Amino acid sequence: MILEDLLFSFGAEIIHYEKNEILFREGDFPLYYFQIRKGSVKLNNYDEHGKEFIQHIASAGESFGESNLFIDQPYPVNALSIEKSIIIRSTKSGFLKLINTHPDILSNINQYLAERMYDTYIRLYNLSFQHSIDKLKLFLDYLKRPHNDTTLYSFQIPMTRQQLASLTGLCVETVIRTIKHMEKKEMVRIQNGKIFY
DNA sequence: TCATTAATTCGCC
DNA sequence: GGCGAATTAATGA
Repeated sequence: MILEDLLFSFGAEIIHYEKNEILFREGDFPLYYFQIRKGSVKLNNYDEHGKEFIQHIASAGESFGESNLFIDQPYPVNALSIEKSIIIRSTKSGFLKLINTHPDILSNINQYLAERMYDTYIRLYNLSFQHSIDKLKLFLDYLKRPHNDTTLYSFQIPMTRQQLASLTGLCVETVIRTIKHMEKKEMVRIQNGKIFY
């Protein structure tokens, strides 16, 4: 993430989005750098039947779409706000000018992209798992990793079963059945429908 | 508070 | 595992 004032001095602007607004579409040519001040944005695709696959959910403080500014390729994903959000948006030229005059920023971006790539490897490996229980367990581990407390049931999954399904490639019913099964095995706890891991 | 929409769950194939 | 319907939760007027 880049200091907001620095972005503003290179012409960035603030944009407010309501829930479910499209920031860009798959196939669009990348024109901006995006950074989230408040809210969250999902990067997704839809398969031929319209089933959603979520590649990533970016939250406050995170940037997205920046890797496409370094390559001459259209976006491979859609970006949609999943809640009311405030986004800092810089044009591609403003962003490139910024990193040219502030090369130190590049190492931050590098670090961030490296972390994202690390996540991508884990998620990709995860998708190859055969059984839904293994898929969900590894995915929950992945979610809990940044959480400082590793105690059992200390982490409330901050997303809906629908979202879990779209993130793991499973269908909602399978997520519901598997989570219940995991509860029987004392791998998770369910309280008021909320999942604790 | 009531109506609408989204999410969850259940029964069945 | 996935469809359709029933139930429940969330959202908004």
